[in-house]
Amino acid sequence: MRPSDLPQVRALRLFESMSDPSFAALMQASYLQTFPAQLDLIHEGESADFLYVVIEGCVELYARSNGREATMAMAHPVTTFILAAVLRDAVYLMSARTCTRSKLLLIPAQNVREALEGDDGFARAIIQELAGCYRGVVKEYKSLKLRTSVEQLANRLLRYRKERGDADGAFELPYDKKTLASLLGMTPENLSRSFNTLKPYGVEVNGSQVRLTDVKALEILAKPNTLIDERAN
Amino acid sequence: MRPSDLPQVRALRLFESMSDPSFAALMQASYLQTFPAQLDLIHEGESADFLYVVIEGCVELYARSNGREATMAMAHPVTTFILAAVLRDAVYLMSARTCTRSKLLLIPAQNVREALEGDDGFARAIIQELAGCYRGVVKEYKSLKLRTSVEQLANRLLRYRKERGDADGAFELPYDKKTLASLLGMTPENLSRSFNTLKPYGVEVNGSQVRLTDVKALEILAKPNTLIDERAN
DNA sequence: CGTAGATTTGACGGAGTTCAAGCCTAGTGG
DNA sequence: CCACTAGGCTTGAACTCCGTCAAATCTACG
Repeated sequence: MRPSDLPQVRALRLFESMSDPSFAALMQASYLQTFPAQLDLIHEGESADFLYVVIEGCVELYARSNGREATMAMAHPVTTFILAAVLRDAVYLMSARTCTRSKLLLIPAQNVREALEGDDGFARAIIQELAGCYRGVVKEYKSLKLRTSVEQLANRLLRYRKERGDADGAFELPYDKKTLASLLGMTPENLSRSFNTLKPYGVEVNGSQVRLTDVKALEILAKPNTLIDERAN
Repeated sequence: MRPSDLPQVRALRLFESMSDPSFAALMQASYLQTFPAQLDLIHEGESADFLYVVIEGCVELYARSNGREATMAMAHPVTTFILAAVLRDAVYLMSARTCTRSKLLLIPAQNVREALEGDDGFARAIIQELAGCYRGVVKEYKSLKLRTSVEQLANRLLRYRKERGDADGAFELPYDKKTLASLLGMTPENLSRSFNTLKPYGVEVNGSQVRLTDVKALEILAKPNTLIDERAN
């Protein structure tokens, strides 16, 4: 990989407390590669050969069973994915494909595990990262179990507005509606109907542009919950 | 806590690679206590003061939002629960109550974090434990997103039969049906109807006694999936 | 301007919830 | 030993939500 890409990787919370030699050794064995959109990266059931880090672009994590497919999560810069499989030397539980053209760092799983043995700072950083991922899934799981589709969509819109809304509070949907639907656990048709349901609550949709004109009303419907919707914690 | 209880705690994978002094210090500060059934232990949103270990009995982890309540998981001997909150020094994402009279070990969160700093063996054991918990939730999440209620129940029954079925393959449901329903993400009424739906597939239910007389047929319906239903991985 | 793909809409059916009533069982008290 | 009652479980009916299929519409891009 190119030396010019190292600093941004080094700055990741996961790597910042790592010793210089460990980091150098790890990067020595890694690949930084750009993939086109819609490319299958890994499949559930395969053994975990690499730890992935999203440097640029966006990766969809999805799974199949009982003849169905569902989006499990979206990985954005700068995060890792499938860390747990690598640490346990197990098979992937999810598949992954790029959404857009994406720059990814591939770190051989064996090297990650070796670095873990030799570098206690890295081990502690891994614990924090893992615990954070764990809590992330628990939140998704809670949301799915405790909210209706419309509530999930409403909360998701409120979150997007907070994270990336402009001065007016308008924002663009980060994925196409088909993907958003799958992420929220519904069909594209149902997502479309859910947007309609939310129209009386000040949700204006135009293609991928969204504007919330009555956040108060939407919040009453959505009942946002710190223990589900906050990125921190 | 009583010295006679130490060995079984020490034998936990989480603690076995810990140094003797670290373990002694940790236990020194801990409490081993027996709680009656249906007792609330912790509430979501509270700061994580203790790491819990189920020594005997059974603990239900549940969550509330949008005016609803759902069972998230059941903790059995011998497992920890709410480890991630303790490690991140964050608030609990789930509440917990005992199902039956239960013997629990309470380890002060601060001591866990200190032990982590000083004991690398413990840090590595934590990584494995956390990664395992993480993969556990992902499996639950997949199951909920990819399966219908009936399929979930069918797979759950197949799992119980494998785990605790007697010579005939008969077994007892581990929780009352209301709890089982909530765990599977459905109402008690719907669980009852799902059992009826499964009758033609050889599922005989008598109170809490279950016998599967046609595992092949049930498997065709359930489509069990190694990447969801296997305890290992 | 035309086409492919994405999105929306309509119609329908199936799955799941709610509410209400009935049943069954275990523990209680006579 | 036998009612009796409370709670858990089941059943029925009505309704809502959501998925499926098919068709219409929209949109981006060549």
